[in-house]
Amino acid sequence: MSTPNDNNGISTESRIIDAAKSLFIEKGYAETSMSDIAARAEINRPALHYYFRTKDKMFHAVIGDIVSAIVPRVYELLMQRGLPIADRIEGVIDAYFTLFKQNPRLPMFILREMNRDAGMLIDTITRLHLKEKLETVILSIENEMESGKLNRIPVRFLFFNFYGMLLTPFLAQDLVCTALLEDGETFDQMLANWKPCIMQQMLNLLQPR
Amino acid sequence: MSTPNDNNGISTESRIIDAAKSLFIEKGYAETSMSDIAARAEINRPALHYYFRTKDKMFHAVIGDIVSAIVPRVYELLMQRGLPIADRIEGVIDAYFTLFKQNPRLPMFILREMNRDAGMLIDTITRLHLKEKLETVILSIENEMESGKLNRIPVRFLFFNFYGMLLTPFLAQDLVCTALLEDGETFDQMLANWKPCIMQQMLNLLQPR
DNA sequence: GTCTATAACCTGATAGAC
DNA sequence: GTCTATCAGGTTATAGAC
Repeated sequence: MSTPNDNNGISTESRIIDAAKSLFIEKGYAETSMSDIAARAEINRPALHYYFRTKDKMFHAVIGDIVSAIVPRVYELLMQRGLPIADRIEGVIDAYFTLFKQNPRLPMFILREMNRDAGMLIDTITRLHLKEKLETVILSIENEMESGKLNRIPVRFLFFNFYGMLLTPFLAQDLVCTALLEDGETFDQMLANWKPCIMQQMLNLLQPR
Repeated sequence: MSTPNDNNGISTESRIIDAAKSLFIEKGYAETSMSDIAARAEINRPALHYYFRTKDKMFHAVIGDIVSAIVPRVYELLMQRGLPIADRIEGVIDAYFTLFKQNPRLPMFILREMNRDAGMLIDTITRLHLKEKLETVILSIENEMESGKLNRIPVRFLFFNFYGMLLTPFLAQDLVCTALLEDGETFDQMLANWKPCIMQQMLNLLQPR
């Protein structure tokens, strides 16, 4: 028993999603055409419309794929309550760095499409039933603040700090590589030096004095 | 003596640039059509092509307008060498906040178009002869680090920290307003609370211990 | 399930009248 | 300088044969 329409053991549908994902991430929704996707999936344009009737449905399939790969992973890493906060943060940074090194334009993609369609991210999270996981994380952090294990600071400011520092090098990657690296330094080497700086700043905010 | 082709005392050309600027910032290069610009400037599409022969030239006029309004201003604020570093940073934050409150989508616009056209920002800075100003700022900061007035830290990490914290609330403004504000809190009130957090983190990095 | 053919539309851009 | 008319090309999407 095999998946419908096999081609080298990979179903046509997942081949299309992979093609669409890489193109949307690379060029964005507006500058990716259904023809581009069909070409990369090695399929004809009308056949593409058979699988995903509109460009919009195609996009939502892709964004669902991405979000469901990130949110549960971050949830697990942050909720390992035995570990000290520094280790949990380091785990999350490592996970994001691994993901973004493989997909350098993923941060820009998510931001761009969030700005094109305001409800996009929240709608997707709701659709995939991941809202509860996020709320659990927030409550858990706030509990540790109440109990004095963490310093009190509004959670949204934690987010701004963390995601600001995490995403900025990737969002400005082209600029970084052409103008902000030291002689002979690679982007990955820079990231390795940047990581302890993120951790230091987060601990400044979180560790009780 | 009046500007050519007056219409309510505003030259057609500057009316076109204003229309194009607001549309590009709002929707981005790809999703803005020359028809959109012509409509907002209250002019016909062919007449628009008369003033700016291609969409690309239109875009470069707009981006030049924006960059030349930001870079010299930041330069002046940062180079007031009599002032302590905290006051200079506060001045820059205030200037950016004022600008971004008037144009909430400007940060997203610059990032998006930097990712569409890697050399865009550097080319514009070079074209407007603003490169020297930026290099002067960097050298000045590095000098204060050498002399021990500031803590030693790679300038690119200062950039990541500062622009990460400065831009993140605006880049995610829709998400912030729908999910991250406290009850009854406005975006501007949140920003006012966020500012001291930016300053604290910058001083953590810069002030010698 | 996948194709050919085509519809209906929008895009950036130009030529040429006024 | 600003218009009308028009072009060539690309877009999403559908109808219908196989």
